[in-house]
Amino acid sequence: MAQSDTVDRILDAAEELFAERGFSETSLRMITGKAKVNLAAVNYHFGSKNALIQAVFARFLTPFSVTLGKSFDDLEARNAGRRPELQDILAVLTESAARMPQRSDKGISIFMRLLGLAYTQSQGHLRKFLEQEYSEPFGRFMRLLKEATPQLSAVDRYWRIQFMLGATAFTMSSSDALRDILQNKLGVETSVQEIAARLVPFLAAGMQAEQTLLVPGQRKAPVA
Amino acid sequence: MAQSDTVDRILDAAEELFAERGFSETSLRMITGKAKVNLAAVNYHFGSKNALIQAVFARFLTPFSVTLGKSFDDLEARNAGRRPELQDILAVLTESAARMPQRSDKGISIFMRLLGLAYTQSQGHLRKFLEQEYSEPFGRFMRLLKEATPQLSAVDRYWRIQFMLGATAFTMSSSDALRDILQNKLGVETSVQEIAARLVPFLAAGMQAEQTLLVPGQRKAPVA
DNA sequence: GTCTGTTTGAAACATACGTTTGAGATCCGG
DNA sequence: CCGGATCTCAAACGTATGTTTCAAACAGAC
Repeated sequence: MAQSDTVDRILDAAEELFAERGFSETSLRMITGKAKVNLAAVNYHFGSKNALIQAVFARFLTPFSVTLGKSFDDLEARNAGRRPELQDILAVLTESAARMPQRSDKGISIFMRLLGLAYTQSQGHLRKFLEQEYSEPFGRFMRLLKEATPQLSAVDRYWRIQFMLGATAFTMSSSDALRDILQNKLGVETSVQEIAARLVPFLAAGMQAEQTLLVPGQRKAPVA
Repeated sequence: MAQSDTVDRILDAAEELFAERGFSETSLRMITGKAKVNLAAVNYHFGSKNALIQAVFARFLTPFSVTLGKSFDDLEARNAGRRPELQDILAVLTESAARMPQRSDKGISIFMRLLGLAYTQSQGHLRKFLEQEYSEPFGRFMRLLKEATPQLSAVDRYWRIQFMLGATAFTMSSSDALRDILQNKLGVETSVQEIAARLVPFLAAGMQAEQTLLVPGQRKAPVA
């Protein structure tokens, strides 16, 4: 083995186990066992379990944000001043994901699951880390989204972005689907891209639904 | 105190703590501490922590599924043979939630968060429990959904239901949103209903988006 | 009041966790 | 071939967890 591949073996095992079981349900002993590495290696190389979690994200997210930045450049160059269509903005995300150099055939599905977990589990510390560390592409995406949906109120747009994120993260994170994907090892990329292809029209249509009408005082009477 | 209210105190505390912190991040000592109850009481009354979790769900979900059944009856009576509109089917869910007898002012928001967690955390055992225990209203909802979207292929419908579930569960399980909701103590119920009111048009529009066109061989070339 | 079944209480149990330790192995430039 | 830095290893540490134990308190029936 070239250099210390212990670090990568730990990251590979951690990534997979975190995706399968969640963060706090995955112990360092499971990780080091799967990675065939000594238990102390995690604390030696990463410092703590939390730092390991962040490293797992950084390994994927840092190159991805570079790729995403280029894709945004392309999009804006293509449209040359005109505001981009919503569908195109969403497609940029899936295309960037597809463009990413894949580390394994599991590909991006594992990572989507992790992103979803980061937003539901882990009482905020990981979420804060991600939003601080990758605020640049995140903010750029938000700005594009705002330009593409000028008819929406800020509140509606905020919530609908939440809905989009939820549909995406949850679908990708469905452990059953993940298991299916992992089982038929071939055609994994196309499966994920197929899901993405189905997801984009759904999200775009939801995003462009008519502005929500709130009836303030509406309250149902209790059942007799 | 009338009879053994220990059980209810445990359930109340557990419900709130689970919603705030997740299941495995909440210890029995936190629960019994908040409930001002002896530690052993949980194992005495419920048997195990997992059984406690299921009891928390059952306390809410059992009456809810009754209410939901009535709401479905109403819907079908109202439409008298004609197939119900998609928006109406989705609205039945939120209306049933609003109709529920509220146990406290926190109301249904806590429970929505729990449902979201049940589908993202807890490696399947809770999800299986819920789907088995409440398969009747679940199946009825699916059947109505199928009738309301005859234009969709089975595959598209399957995925879009996943998307809807994801958007809902994720949004409801977002802990920051919950904190915001809990912070402004007044108007909690309306807040959750407001989210639901914004969610329904989004979901309905996404569900009724044009059938997905799959271009089979499409594959992006890697970046140079 | 006394007895019987139910519920509570403080303490202990066994286990699993993240982390630390210190000695040994391994590597690589000199 | 040596010597200092880097890395691995088995073992232990301290703490937290879910669960169990068993005696004490309590309840209602007779």
